[in-house]
Order: sequence, then C-alpha cells, then structure tokens
Amino acid sequence: MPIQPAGGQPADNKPKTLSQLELFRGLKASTLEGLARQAQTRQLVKGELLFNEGDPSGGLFVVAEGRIRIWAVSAAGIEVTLNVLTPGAMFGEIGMLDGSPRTAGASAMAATKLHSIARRPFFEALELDPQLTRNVVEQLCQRLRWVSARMEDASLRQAPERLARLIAHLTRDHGKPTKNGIEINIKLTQGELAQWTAMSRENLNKLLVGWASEGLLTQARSGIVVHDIERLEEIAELGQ
Amino acid sequence: MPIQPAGGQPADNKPKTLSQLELFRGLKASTLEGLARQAQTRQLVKGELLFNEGDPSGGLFVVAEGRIRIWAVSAAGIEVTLNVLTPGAMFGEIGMLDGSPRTAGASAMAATKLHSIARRPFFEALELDPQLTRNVVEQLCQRLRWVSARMEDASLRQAPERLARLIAHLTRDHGKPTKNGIEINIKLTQGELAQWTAMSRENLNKLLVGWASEGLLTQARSGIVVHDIERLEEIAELGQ
DNA sequence: TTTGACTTGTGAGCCAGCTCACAGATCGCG
DNA sequence: CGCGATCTGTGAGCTGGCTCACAAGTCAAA
Repeated sequence: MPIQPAGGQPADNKPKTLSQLELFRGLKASTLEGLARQAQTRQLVKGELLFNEGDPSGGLFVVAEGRIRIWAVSAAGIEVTLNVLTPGAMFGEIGMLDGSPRTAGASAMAATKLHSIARRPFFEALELDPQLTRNVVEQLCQRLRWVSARMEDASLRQAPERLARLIAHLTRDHGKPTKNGIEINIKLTQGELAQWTAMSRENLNKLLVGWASEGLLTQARSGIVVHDIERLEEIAELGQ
Repeated sequence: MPIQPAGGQPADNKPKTLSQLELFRGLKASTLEGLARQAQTRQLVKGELLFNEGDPSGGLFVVAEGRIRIWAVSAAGIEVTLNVLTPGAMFGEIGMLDGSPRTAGASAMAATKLHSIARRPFFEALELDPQLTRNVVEQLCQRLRWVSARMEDASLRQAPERLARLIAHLTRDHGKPTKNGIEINIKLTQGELAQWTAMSRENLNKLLVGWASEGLLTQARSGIVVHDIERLEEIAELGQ
C-alpha cells in the first residue's frame, strides 16, 4: 500500500508551528492565540511509542520536527506503515473529534518534536470561531479522499506500481534538484520503504536494483536520486 | 478488500427516508422540512450508471430502495467494488461537501430508488442549524475510520480472512435467523462477492465450497445460510 | 418446455511475491 | 580504530491466488 505523506506540505526542515497548519488557516487571531497558549510541546526519542492501537484518544498532534510513523498490525503480527508524517503534518484529529480509541499506532522514526492540542481547548475554539468548523470539514474530506485513494492502490496495484507511485510522490513532495537528478533526502531504509509499500524487503530491493541498472534512479547514502521521473511515473501509472 | 455495508443500518427492506438518516438526527423540524422539500427522487434500473469516476460532484444521495455499488477501476481495467449500499445508506457526501470530482463510480445493482439533495440547499441548512454541522463532522469521522479499517484489511489480510470477514459482517448486519442458521438474504452472485473481496471468482468459489463441506455454511438459492458464525469469525480474525 | 444466457463447480498450470539463507557493505560507538 | 549491529544485495525454493478451460446447474423469457 503506497502511502504518501499527507497534505503535501513543503519539505523544508524548519520547525513547524500551529499557525502554519491548513486546519488553522483564516482563524481569528484571538482563537489562534488561545489554541497556541494551551498547546503542549513534546519531545520523542527515536523509536519512542506515542500511542498504540486501542489507546483512548486524547488530542491532536502536529509534527514540528522529525518523523512520525503511523502503523497497523495484522493478526499474524505483520506491521504495515500507513503513513509517515513530516514536519507540518497533523494527526490524531479523528480520535480527538469523535472520542473513539486510536485505530493505529504512532511512533517516532527519529528524534521528533510534537505540538499537541487537547480536546477541551479545541472544542472551545470550535464554539468561538465558525471558520474552524469549516476547516475541520474540509480537512476531513481531504483526508477521506486520500485514504480512499490509498485503499484503491492497495487493492488494485501490483508491487512495482505501488513502489513507483511512492517514490514519485516523495520526489514531488520532498525532492531537491541536484546536478544529475532529484534527490529525496528523507533517509529511509529499504526495510522502512518495504513496510510502507506493503511488500517484502527483498522484493523491494530487487525492484530498486533493477531500476538503478536501467538508469532510472541511484541509491545514494543520503537517499534516492531520481534521474528519470517521467519513466517512473509511467511505471506508477501502468505497471512495468 | 472486504468492504462491509456502511453505517450498520438495519436490514429491513422498507423504503427509507431522509429523516431516518444519522446525518439528519436531532435537526430542527424546520431544517429537516426544508431539506425534504428540496430533495429529488430518482429511479434507476438494474445496471444503470449513476456517476463515473471523475464526474463533477453534485449533491449527496440516499438509498431508499434497492442496492448501489461503489467501485473503482485500475489502470489495467480491473474493477473492484468498494462498497455495496443498502436502503438507509448515504453516499456522495464528500463530493458535495468539498466540491471535488467523484473519486469512484456508482451504479445500481438492482432497480433502485434514491433521494438526492443538492449542494445549495444543504449548505443553506448548514447555516441554519449548528446540529447539522456536528452531525457532518461525526459522520465524516465514522466514514474515515471505516475506510481506514478497510485499508488495513486490504493490505494485511489473506483472501480467506477477507471473505470470512465480509460474510461475518453481512451476517451481523443483514442476517435473519432461520431454523438451522442465519440467512443472508442479500442475493449476491459469486462474481459480485469476488469483486467485493478483491479475489477471483474461482478462488472465492473454492473457499465457499470448502467451508460448506465443513458445515460452516450452505449456499441456498436465496443467499448464504451461516451455521457456525463463531468459527467464521475465528477465520476472519486469524486466517484459516 | 425449450433454449440461450448466466451462474456455479473444478482441475491444470503459471507466476508474482514471499520466506529462508547467506555474503558483503556500512555505520555508529566505545 | 575496531567490532558488533544494522543495512543492502542476491539466489533458491514455495505457494497463494490468478488465468484458462470446461462441465454442469439454473433461471427467465418465448
């Protein structure tokens, strides 16, 4: 299942703040201030678990620095990455809004700084500022479309297609042009990429090596460098 | 991908009206009347296409009688059923809310009666009744959880697990107890079930025949009769 | 009640992608 | 600098689920 970073936030690595979120766009200054005042900041070390599937839901989180992985586990214990969130992305809002327990786990893939907003102040802000409600609906719709698209991917696409789609998206959202291609500087191991695309590490490796030998991309220490984004998108669309 | 009927509406076959929808629960009588007055009714024949992926979005629809199938198509032309909606279910609300084009197709699996509400009157009602906004958010959250769960299914579960999950859910939502088991009287061909669980018709048939020979269920003309729901849920949870 | 069009049941063979089993490359830390 | 630990690269099977190819039911309309 190729899951792309949500929202398409720009990929610079500066710490992100609440006011930069889509969700809070166009709010009254007073509402925004109120929320910011009540927000907590939290620091996670690499690998630290933020919450588990089934935990009671609290507030929503915003990634300020680092990387958060959202995952689910099958009955057989296989873990699949549902999403990897980079600075500026928001998560946990569903649990906050409807109060039901978390449906997936979240943990830090690196040292990560988070902002969090508890349910109470958020609902107070909802009362005070009708724009926030509109934003919430808009964000939910967007999330829903995104998840639905992922679901189609998961059931309609073959492994190479899924991987190509993921890399193409990462290139678009996080790519930095260099002399001989576009570099994706999010450092992900092949194992992490494999979980993300729901395939085995070995299979992923073979695909990557194959594409590298065709000159489509190179694997550098810093990340993948894409040389032929057109061809990659072709594979993403049509398979092989 | 085992997709279960959304919302868990009761399975009786009486025509459904707008006022019975979760989305419209607790509204002022005047709001409800206004919406009802503006609602259109539409009759579809078996197989008729309501909308296609990519079509501009109009209003939302409510199934009054019959059955609507929501589907997506892969680049290779394979069609997967994302959902089958029975009376009382609502769909198309995302397009209505955010105005983006339809992300999946919808067509009638049988003669079907629909109510539809256009964007304009809905947004007017949103202004007039704050309860409607709350309901919208709640419904969106529910839908989102549901789609996410389906996505997990799609990438984490094997074919037998997916099928068992679907049948277990259909049993819960649409089952009628009879002398020797619970009968699911939604008539679906094996081909339709196969699309719904994203597997081949042949594979599905083999699973069904296998389970029948173990006494887990029988295939009757009227639908499937489940004899051993516990065992079925066991397979749904753990595979084989 | 016959006939054509769907459905259901089943076997044979194939193949993408998985697991298992290593070898070599790198990386971070004492 | 050296040494576990973690990644990356690859080959050898295995297998779930797919396609293909029919035979045998069922059902609805003439």
